[in-house]
Amino acid sequence: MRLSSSSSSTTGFNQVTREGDKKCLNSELWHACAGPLVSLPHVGSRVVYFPQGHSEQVAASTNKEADAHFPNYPSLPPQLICQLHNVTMHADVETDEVCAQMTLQPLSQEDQKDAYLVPAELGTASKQPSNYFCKTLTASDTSTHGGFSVPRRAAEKVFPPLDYAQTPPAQELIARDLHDNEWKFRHIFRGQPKRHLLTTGWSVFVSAKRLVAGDSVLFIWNEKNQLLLGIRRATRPQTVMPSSVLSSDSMHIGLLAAAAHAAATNSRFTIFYNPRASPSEFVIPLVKYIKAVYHTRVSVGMRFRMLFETEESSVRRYMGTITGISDLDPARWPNSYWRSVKVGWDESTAGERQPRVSLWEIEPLTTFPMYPSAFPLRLKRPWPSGLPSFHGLRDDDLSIN
Amino acid sequence: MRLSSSSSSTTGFNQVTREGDKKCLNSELWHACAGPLVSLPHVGSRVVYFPQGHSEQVAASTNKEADAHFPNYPSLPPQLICQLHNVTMHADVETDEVCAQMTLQPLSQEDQKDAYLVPAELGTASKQPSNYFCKTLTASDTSTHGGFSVPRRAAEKVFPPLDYAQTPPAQELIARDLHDNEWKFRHIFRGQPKRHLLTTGWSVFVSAKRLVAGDSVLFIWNEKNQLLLGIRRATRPQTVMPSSVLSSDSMHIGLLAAAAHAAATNSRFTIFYNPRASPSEFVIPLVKYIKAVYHTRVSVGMRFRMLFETEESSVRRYMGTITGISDLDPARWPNSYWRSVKVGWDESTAGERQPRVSLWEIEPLTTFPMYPSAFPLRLKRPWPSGLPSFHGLRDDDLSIN
DNA sequence: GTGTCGGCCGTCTGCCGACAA
DNA sequence: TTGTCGGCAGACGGCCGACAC
Repeated sequence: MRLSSSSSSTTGFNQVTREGDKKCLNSELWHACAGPLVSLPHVGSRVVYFPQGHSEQVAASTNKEADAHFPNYPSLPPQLICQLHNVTMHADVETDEVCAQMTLQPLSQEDQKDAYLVPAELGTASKQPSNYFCKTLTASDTSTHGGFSVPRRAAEKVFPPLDYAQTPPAQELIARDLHDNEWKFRHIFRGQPKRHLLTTGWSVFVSAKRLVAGDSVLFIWNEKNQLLLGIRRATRPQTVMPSSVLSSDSMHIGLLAAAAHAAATNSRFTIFYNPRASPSEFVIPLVKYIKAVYHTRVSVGMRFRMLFETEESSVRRYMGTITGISDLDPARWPNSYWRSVKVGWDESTAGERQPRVSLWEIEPLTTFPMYPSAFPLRLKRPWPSGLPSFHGLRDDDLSIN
Repeated sequence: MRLSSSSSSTTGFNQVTREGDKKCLNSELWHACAGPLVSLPHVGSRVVYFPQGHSEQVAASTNKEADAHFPNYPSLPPQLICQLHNVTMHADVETDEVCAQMTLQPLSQEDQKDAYLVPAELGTASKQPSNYFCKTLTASDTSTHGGFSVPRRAAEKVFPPLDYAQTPPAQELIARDLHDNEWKFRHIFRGQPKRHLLTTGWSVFVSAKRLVAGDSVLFIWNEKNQLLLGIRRATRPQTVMPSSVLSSDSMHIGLLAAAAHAAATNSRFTIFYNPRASPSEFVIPLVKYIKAVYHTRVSVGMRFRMLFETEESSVRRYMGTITGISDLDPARWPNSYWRSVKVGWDESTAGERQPRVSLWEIEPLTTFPMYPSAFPLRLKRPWPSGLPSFHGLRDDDLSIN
């Protein structure tokens, strides 16, 4: 993935706004392309970084698992509490694939203790824009034979109104993509029965973005009365090719060494998060982590729900049962909360869903009130006792609000 | 750069031939695309690896210099003598850009001493194929309006002979690219004056490879009477975009950590060499290194020649004068031979050529016989004495043949 | 010897409503 | 409501020699 323009996050406090040489990606469009489940932590907030999850993303991007022969980084714990200094949204110049660049600074030992005492920094879920639609392209949409058939409700909700006095009603639409490129389309309402179509300009867009049937386009009509245009490619299997800049082994080592060095010196480091390549978010708000790990009771046999994205870019819940709680990789990452929950899924199509999830990804179903709680329910981990409960912090030190 | 097919080197001894799931890239075509100055060390031979040069390649690929805040790797010397276990040629699936993957194993201390005693492993220069031609594409060649105008001598030398009894003489050519894809062209000899043209099939090739005026194509007619077809894109400025898999800092750290770990444990590691992205080769035959460093007398003021590639894929010599000998980066890479020679170039177009080169890249002009020499001339480095002369080896231990 | 052009023909692009799912 | 098709007109692709540098 090669990056073009970039922007700072436009959400959150303590935001670092950078202007000048770099163009700003439209945050709304970025989130729409990333999908409804992707949320970025706020700039200035505290987050938990999982090198293990980062390693999984690199493995997915290089098609190669981390090797067992790697050097050890004893100074690198399985989760690292960090200050999030900067978030920059990017989009691949070739494919429009979105990713986020984050600058993290591991907290010092003293600050880690304080981390549990500060007012909760609530992460807001990525709010999808209201005036938008997303359509999966048909064979006719991508064929050179014709244009793009706009679903009626979508056109009426998202596009500016046509003058229905004209025959046929038509207008020119100008939409901008993630790179702020302008695309012009002729929008016309014709045919028998009547339908909305994009004709002139559509095929140029399809061939420029190399869209094929099965890919999706999304149009947003924002508050500034601008039309935004994004794409989301179908997940085609086996499209990932190894990069030739660095061997995958060196990449894995680099990710670990960079995090370990930053942790040892409390200095900043930079990571890329690829929402549509990574199996899970590996930088999550500290508050979300604490809530899930220390204030939620889970146990084997417990039922839970979890959100997934649908084909139509909306969300639905799948249900399952917790079948176990244990380290995903006891040898390399002991005492890690990353994907520590083994689960079984209710539906038979469960083959597509992970057999292991992290605590903060699921919604346990319980008859008790879950939170806020005056008596926080503590997770009993199945690990041998005597381990430092949380990087040397005693359980009693932990509190929220 | 994303890799597709690959092959083991077809030159050199101790060659590991891998067959089955991986297709073999044609070595002849790979070298033709890489250019006349690129040579790969033999599998099984001993080489010198320069992490500093590797770092330069990564910097060129990520558009970012190595950061000074990196952790130190005291176990990583500026040059590492390695056994070369494997060489695999690759080509980018999107752009056809060539690169080579090498598996290196640092020698143990004992083996390092032996390294200077073994019979010389002479590296052979990359021999360009004899029956080939390379043409830079004109506006007419890449226009949709017509086909490809084949230079007359090239067509007569490289293409199979036409039957000139026909009117006009024509034939179908089938050429294979680096990925072993087949391309068919109609080759015809017509017009007034008569000329060789590729018509039907040419435009498909141009658009598939996304060739533009200024790019080059090369045709090879090999010993097996096969027609091979490669491309070499014009060096367009600012085409390098940062990857989003890993931050450039992490990549730099990864390269250093991987090499340091391999050096400390005498285990294998893997690197990618991108001939057309990297400023210089950073894995060179040990013999070439020893010859240049220990058996060549250079001094400030000395005249030298150095090979460069021309537009037409051939080589020419440029002349210059040595203006200094010193460490390129005394802080991070003290006592490194990497680009230790400061030079001035004779011609005014010297702005394009590096101000620093390595000893083994240049041909010092001297009135003495240079080598072989019964009395090896030793380089007097301007560094403070007392440093280990060569990883703890005494000068007298060194010998060639 | 070869890069670019005008001429010319054929194919494909692309806009239209019909029709059916 | 919308995916695909046949019909049709015009644009562009693509093969040719002319011509000039």
